[in-house]
Amino acid sequence: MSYHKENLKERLIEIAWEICITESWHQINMRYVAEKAGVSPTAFYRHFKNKSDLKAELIRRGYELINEGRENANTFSSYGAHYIKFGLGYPHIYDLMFGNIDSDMSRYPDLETRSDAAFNGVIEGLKPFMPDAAEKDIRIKAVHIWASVHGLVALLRRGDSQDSKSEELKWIENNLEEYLEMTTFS
Amino acid sequence: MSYHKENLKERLIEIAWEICITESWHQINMRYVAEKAGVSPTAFYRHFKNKSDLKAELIRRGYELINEGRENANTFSSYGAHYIKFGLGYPHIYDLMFGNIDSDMSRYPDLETRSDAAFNGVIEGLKPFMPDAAEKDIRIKAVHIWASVHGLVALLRRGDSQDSKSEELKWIENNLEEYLEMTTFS
DNA sequence: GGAAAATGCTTACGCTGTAAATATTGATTT
DNA sequence: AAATCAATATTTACAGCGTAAGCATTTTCC
Repeated sequence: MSYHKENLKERLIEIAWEICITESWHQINMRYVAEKAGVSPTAFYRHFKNKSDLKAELIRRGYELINEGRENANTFSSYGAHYIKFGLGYPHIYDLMFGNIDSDMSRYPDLETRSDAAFNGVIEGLKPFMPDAAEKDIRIKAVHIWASVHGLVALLRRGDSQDSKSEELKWIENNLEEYLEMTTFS
Repeated sequence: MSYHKENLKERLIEIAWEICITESWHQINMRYVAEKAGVSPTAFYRHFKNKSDLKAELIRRGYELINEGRENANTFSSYGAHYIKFGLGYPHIYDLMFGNIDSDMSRYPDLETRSDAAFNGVIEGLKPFMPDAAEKDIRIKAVHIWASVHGLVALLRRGDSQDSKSEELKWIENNLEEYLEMTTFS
């Protein structure tokens, strides 16, 4: 067992990410992460200024996943569906990205840039469908779609946490693209 | 200064509520609440089992406010607008109600009941507009409206935390009812 | 008026984030 | 190759927080 770990920073991010797949950020503690990495409780602080720094890294990863999804989507609805699936598949990462904006996150301006980029992806994706519309109307439509998608994630997750999910939520979850076309492209 | 405080429980809830108007739940600590109430740090525990119990009380209050808004709304859009204004006016309470569903909240089943009641309010409000529609379609529409409203709150709040808010977000915020009719009743 | 219940206070503990000092290793220079 | 310096890890320690336990005071009820 070596004293120096190779690429401990990446390892810590990876471990935190994995924990966040099943548990929420607030239940993560540095000692547990350190233990999983096989290092002392404070080795972490050689690579991160503080816990928020680690959170910022997870958020960056989240945006990368979403952006990949957009690049691979060949229809607008499939981008939306991918987005929703991300929210359902990585709910705790999603919370970090779009949930309560902790005030300490304002120290990472690049995160906001990434968020804006994702939103602009919606606008660009919309344009082919609204070739004659004014910029403002496109942007308002984009707001609506964005809002619907995020709200739907919240609803589907709420359903998950209950024992029974309503029929229409089940249907929506299994037919995301259809639902998106029904509602947002009406 | 009396040893016994009259109605300390209500006082603690009130103090926590007021703190949550400007600060998020996670920055609240019991010692500070106790100090504001002029009691010892642990007097709290004579009235609440734990911190989550206090959170549950705040959430109940939140639902009461929302329900009042629904009772006073005379159009469907005005209910939606009220809902959104609640989210913007009490963002941290809103987070407790609709944000990351902390697992410890599952111990308060009445909260879920209240949430369901609010959702049913949407369905009932919708029915007059869709007299001939099937129940399932009404419910899917309700999901969409609910999702849009919650997502919009998230977007408007995000705008607030940035220094500049886009033109269309400003317009939407100032014309909530119009926006709702444009988007969800199309 | 005395006992019991309710409510308050004091003390204390364990968990967590993280600062500070120290040790070890790897890289660079001589 | 030896010496030095930077990077990285460890140990120790502390402060903030939730809250349990035990004791003190007040209120309630017979």
